[in-house]
Amino acid sequence: MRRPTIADIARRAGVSKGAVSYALNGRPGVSEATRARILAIAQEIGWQPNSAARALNGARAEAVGLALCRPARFLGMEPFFMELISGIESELAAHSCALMLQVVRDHETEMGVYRRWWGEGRVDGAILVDLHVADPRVPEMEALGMPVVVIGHPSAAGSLLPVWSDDGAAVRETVEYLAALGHRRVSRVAGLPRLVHTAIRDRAFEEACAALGLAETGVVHTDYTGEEGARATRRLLSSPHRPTAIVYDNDIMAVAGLSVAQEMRLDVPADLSIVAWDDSPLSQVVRPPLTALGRDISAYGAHAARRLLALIDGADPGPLEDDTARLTPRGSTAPPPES
Amino acid sequence: MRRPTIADIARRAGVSKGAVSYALNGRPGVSEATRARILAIAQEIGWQPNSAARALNGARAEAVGLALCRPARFLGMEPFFMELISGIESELAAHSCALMLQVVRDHETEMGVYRRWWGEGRVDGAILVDLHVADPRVPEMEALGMPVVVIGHPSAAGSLLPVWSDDGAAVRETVEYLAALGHRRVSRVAGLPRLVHTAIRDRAFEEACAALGLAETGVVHTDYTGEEGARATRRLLSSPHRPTAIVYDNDIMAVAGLSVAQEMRLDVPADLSIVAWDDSPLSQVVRPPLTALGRDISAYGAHAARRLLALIDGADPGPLEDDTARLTPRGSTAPPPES
DNA sequence: TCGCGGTACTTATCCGGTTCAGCAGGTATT
DNA sequence: AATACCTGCTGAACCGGATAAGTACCGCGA
Repeated sequence: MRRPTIADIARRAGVSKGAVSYALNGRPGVSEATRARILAIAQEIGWQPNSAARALNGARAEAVGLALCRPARFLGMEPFFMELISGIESELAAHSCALMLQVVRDHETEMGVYRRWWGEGRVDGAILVDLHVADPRVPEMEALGMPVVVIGHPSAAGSLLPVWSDDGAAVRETVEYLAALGHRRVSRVAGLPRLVHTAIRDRAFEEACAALGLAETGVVHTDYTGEEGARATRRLLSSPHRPTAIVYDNDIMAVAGLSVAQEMRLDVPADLSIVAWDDSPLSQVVRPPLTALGRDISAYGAHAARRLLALIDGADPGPLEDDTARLTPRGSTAPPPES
Repeated sequence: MRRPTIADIARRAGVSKGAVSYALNGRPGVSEATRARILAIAQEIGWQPNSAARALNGARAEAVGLALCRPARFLGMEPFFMELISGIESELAAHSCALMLQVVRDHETEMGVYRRWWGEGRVDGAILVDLHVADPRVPEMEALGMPVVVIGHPSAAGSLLPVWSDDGAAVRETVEYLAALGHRRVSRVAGLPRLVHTAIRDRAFEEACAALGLAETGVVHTDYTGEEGARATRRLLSSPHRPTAIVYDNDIMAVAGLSVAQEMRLDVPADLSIVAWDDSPLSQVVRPPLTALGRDISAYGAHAARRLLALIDGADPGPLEDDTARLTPRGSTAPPPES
């Protein structure tokens, strides 16, 4: 049995397709009596608008795109992305807007997907994440003319609308906190070096250490996995002047680092202080619970989605600086051991 | 500047729209010379097919739907879902098929979303998860006539295509392993009682305990969160005949349970053995690393997606029983304390 | 030299909506 | 009484493709 169309409704109501269209869209042009009759018939035969036909007339796709250029397995491992996505979802859901999600291999494929989605009218806008230094996607997106919100620092977002949070300030707060505890040798286990926010954190870390006269005992870059976090930790803790504190770029690596420290018979926090970036339940559940830089990632995603929806609506929302991550001291940080 | 259409191409090439359509779709009806000319022009003016127009003629949406009825925050916390989604993605990506994702409040909204997506021709099929006992979604989906793969036991999938794994066997293996270690008092911290797979695990657990003559020291149902996992553990460990082993329905709760045990000055595994269901990196990263029931969830998702794509293609793939979860013994299980 | 068949198109229609011009018929205005 | 102006509707074009049916032309065999 075919899906009912407005032509079916028109036939049963004894009016024209046009009248049905006016009635169903709450537009003037039909009497209230006729409108009610048409709505009743539509209800009765279970009519559903066909978005394809609507889109053909320039209507919205009522969906926004997110193409993620990370190995698929990262998704399952990084709480950050799932929280971000769930935050985006929560905002979109309130506007009956769907999320088109695709995991892609590389940036080239990613742009191909965006080009196709936009070209085919399947999405009304997109969210760009994981900004690289001198990211080629930015000028390409600008050329496409699609509404785009960039999750990342304005300095790298070109003319696209940025939503970001001040990682530099968070790094400074952390380093100052560790310095106040008495630490003088602080290391950092960072994420992918090509990502803009890694560069920003690296730089802020370096500057904060210099300002406070701390010895920078090494920044190690990783791919965010627990394995590389463990390896980096092992390397840092094996060096002759090993750090008394390590700041990790995500909680997965911090937890892995904690395990390595314990494996090396170092007491956390007595011998080594650990700070995690991203405060998922994971950080609170290990022993000792981790001092972490937390913020509401879900809200972050929601804000980005709201900005995008405004942009799609033709508004001109300004860039948004979201909350800076806040340090929550827990059991993994303490003054360094006397030496 | 308007997006180019086949009419623009036709005008520039000096042929009709029909000829352009044939050329662009690689169908016979135009000479190779004309085809090449048309393709060149299409390339030059940056033509992209408009999916709406295609869909109007009954073409595929090239997307499948997944409406998740869980609080948004769960997504970020449960590694299972993200791995499942990334697995689904990996299979879909290979077929240039997108995933329409929406987090919904309740099953009613969920069905509304599916009805709309299907009615509006935005998806070609859907994946149903978190099957409930006597789930109303199954008959509704059957009535809709949309291609659907159910991730869950065939007994609850009606005429929809099930993809499942034998949780009962995994429970039996686990209980037998614990019994072989010498445990006689085994508990279970389970998930939501209304979920079909919880019921199946509950029953298998009960039967296995009975068969091996173990004392069942309680099954506690939770909502899968770390908090409830911790609370359930505290309750079980506070009872007079406390269990010497606990099997958890996910790793989040197992890790939370581990913390509670340590907080109560119980040594894991000397005083208490812990088994986690779902073997995410989390299980391996805590001290001691958790004995876990693991399987390739990503592959599970990929298999479901492949089944769905086959279904959409009009094939009639049979139900798929995926690998049973396998027990990986690690440091959290040992013989029970003497006494 | 006729007809047959194939090639290479064109034309027209359809998909399911939106939208605009037009047109009755009634009411208010002058 | 003629005019203007609503209201409530109709009919048709239109969006951008796919596709069935029709046609012009060519080569070829009989």
